[in-house]
Amino acid sequence: MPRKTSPKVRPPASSPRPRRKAPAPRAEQIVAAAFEEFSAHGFAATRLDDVARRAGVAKGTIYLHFKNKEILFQAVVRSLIRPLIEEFGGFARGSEGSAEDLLGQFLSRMYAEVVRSPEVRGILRLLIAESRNFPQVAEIYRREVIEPGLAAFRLVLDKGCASGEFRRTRARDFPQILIAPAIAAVVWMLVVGKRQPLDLDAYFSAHLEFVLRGLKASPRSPEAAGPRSDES
Amino acid sequence: MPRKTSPKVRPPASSPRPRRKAPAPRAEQIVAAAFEEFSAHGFAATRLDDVARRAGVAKGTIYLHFKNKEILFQAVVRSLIRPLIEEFGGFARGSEGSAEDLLGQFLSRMYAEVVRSPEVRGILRLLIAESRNFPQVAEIYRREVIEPGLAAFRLVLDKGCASGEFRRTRARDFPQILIAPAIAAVVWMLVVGKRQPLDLDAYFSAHLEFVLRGLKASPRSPEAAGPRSDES
Amino acid sequence: MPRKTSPKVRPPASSPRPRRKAPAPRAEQIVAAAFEEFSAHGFAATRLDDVARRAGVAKGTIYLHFKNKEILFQAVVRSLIRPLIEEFGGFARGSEGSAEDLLGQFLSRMYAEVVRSPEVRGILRLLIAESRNFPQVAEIYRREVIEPGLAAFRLVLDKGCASGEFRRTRARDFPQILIAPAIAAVVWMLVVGKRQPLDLDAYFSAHLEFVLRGLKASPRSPEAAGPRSDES
Amino acid sequence: MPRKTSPKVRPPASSPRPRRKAPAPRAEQIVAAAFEEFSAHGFAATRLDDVARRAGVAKGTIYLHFKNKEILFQAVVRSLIRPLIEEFGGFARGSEGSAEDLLGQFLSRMYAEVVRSPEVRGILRLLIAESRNFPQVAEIYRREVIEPGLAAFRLVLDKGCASGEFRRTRARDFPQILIAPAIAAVVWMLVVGKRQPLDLDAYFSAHLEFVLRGLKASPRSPEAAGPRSDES
DNA sequence: TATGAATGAGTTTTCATTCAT
DNA sequence: TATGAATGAAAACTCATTCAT
Repeated sequence: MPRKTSPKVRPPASSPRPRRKAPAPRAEQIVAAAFEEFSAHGFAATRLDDVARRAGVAKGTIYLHFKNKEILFQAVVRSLIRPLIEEFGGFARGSEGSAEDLLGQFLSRMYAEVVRSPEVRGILRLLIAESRNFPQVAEIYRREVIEPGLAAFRLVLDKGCASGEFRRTRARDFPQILIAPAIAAVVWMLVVGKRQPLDLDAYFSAHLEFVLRGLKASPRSPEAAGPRSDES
Repeated sequence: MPRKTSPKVRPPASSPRPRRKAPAPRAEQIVAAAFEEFSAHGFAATRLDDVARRAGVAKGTIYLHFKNKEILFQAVVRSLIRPLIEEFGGFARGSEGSAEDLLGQFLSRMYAEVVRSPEVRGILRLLIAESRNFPQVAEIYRREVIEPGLAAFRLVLDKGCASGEFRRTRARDFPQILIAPAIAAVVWMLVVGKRQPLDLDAYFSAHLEFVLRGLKASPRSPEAAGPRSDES
Repeated sequence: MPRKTSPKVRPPASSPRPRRKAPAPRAEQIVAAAFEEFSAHGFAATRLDDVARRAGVAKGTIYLHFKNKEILFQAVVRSLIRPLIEEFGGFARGSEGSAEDLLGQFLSRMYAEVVRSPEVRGILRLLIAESRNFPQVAEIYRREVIEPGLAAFRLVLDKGCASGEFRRTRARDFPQILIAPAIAAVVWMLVVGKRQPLDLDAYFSAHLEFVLRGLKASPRSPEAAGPRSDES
Repeated sequence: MPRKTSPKVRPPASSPRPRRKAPAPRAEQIVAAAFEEFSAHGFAATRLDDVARRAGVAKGTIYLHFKNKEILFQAVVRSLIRPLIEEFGGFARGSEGSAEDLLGQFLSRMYAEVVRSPEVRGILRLLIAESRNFPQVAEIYRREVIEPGLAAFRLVLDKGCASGEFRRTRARDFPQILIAPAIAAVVWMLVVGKRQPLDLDAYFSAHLEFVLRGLKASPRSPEAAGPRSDES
């Protein structure tokens, strides 16, 4: 629960400073509104007029905080990538438990924080749609989210192999393959989700089952997980 | 252009024009050019000026063939969906061989015709980017490509289960899960492929290995593939 | 009467070509209208809306011919500099007559073509006002108009000195000094001409008288103009 | 306390502020900054934002001292005209010396205070550029600077004619003609001075020589023009 | 007085669409 | 059919001016 600490913890309120830090509250409103619009219509089809209206500010105010539409767009994507960075960039910590448990946790969080989050799906839509027009943004995403995430996932796989829980597979080199069903779910929801919703609980469970079945060493051949390759 | 000039198109021979019906050759040029532009920049950011230039026609000419930009867009997407429909909608035929072979063929064609095709990746980008703005188009795609494709894939799975090659898994209800790595590969290529290309041969092989490992019944426990479900 | 030829003179109309050459007639309209506006209000205060209205075209039409306001401005100044270039760049020809005659002709034409021309005064206002913002334009003007003009004027002075008509003065190095009254007249007209018009005939005559008096060698001492310089 | 020295000077003594009247020090900063900007970019292209930054005050502060941009502009021009008024409006005093000396002084001061002063050149640029948009300002300038200046200059000419130093010329009616080279020098510096600087010492000397040669009467006083008389 | 964030009317610029040829 | 200049509505962007603090 990486939520902000409970609101009651704030100082007694006797303090004469009504808003203490408030890191550019207007800019945040604008970014939030812009995200809605961008993710609904894409970069080019979004009107800053609408962004302003949604943010409850005048059109000119946007330009007070962001040089132009493109800079605003980048600010939006960056601000939304940040939680993902924290989520997956720092996954290494939960090293307790069996590899299977870890893998389940990883995927479970992936569904909770990515697949089930309309916001994150929106970012992904933007990234896919605009990566050609904004390669810098795609590059940030790759470096800050994808690579750390894949590395963390690879760690889990290696741990499982080392402990004998998992057998070695080529998928170790392409962890994407094990995560792919989550990506596919996002794509599905983005493209046809409105018409044909996905039962995410069942889908997740099928995903997990399949991944584990593909990974787990056969109980009867414990030696399979040893240095000997069980791949022909 | 992997269009197959249908052999039945015998020209009337009386007419000096070899092309019989030739649905507006100019229109096809325009659609081809429009696809390039749309898939590079998205719907809103595409200028008909550029489409016209690329097609080698005047701007006004576009309007002789397409009522407006939106109609042109739909024509583009439809024209590009057609090969996919033929590819996956009618996959049922190749029913020869073991289920494993069929599955391999299916995935193999998926990589050849979808993942490796810049054009098809372009359509997918468009679908993901514009599905909110053009739900009709997404719906056509769903009905004509996705559903038939999934149905065909399900057939293969069922055949494998029936023959005892595969065991029953929850993935039967979500064939997406088995295809997902191909989808994920497309997304990868769209977003970060320029910076970090994917070794598609190795990826495909890992994908196939993983799917088969997850599906195949253990040779030692033939009963696993029986009517009895080994999944709770 | 350099007016457009009387409307009745138009060809018999039997010719099937209504407008033959018409070198971008719209662009010329626009440049003409833009000149009016720019010279009345300066670059920044001119609205392209007004230019369009004055030219009788739609606002977008301007952008069909000129990339943006700045390019239009440069086109305006260049198009208006051209007649000046022809006028003063090629002054060398009128080499007939005494140096005094030539000088009189030069100045006379300067008044007729520059001082008395509201258009040219307008250009000068623009050049002075905007030379800091558009140094390229000022540079063209310097190279194509000022330098050739000064060179031509210097030729006249040298001819007069060689023939003994004029004596050598330091003004030979600064022909500007002899032309200056015309420049000052333009400035006068630009700044206070509305309130206090200048009697240009009398002014010109005083200018000419003064220049000749300053230049002409004393009739009694013809040797003064000889090879012996009385200027240090 | 027999007598109170000048009644207005006595400071309240209670206030520790030494500056007596100090007409809004902030306003002066603003006017100074505004002059820089106006003279660099003209009225319309000047941003009050830049003026404020240059003056080291907040944008709103400008409005505490000047109703709006136009009023500020007029304040700028007026404040800069004042020194000119004092300079040329009151030139009559220096009536000592020969007319030639006076004329030399006049021109010399003109070069020192006008031609060589970037600030004054800046005002002239503004006057020329904006006189159409701000006729009141041009009118003030005409009344307060030009007319008194010309009158003073005329006085010198008349004095020279009366004493027999100068002969009468038509230039008496257009003293502008004799001052014109200084005006032309300013224009030169404004338009092409960056690319092609003017040797002001030599230019001034040529100017003075030419004016004197045109003015001085010499038939009867051969000694007037140096050792040898080349004037008839 | 002083501040500077916010405003919104006013401009520039773009581009889908039309239409005379 | 084909052209491409012209259009004008719509969008991005600017900046003088205001106002709560």
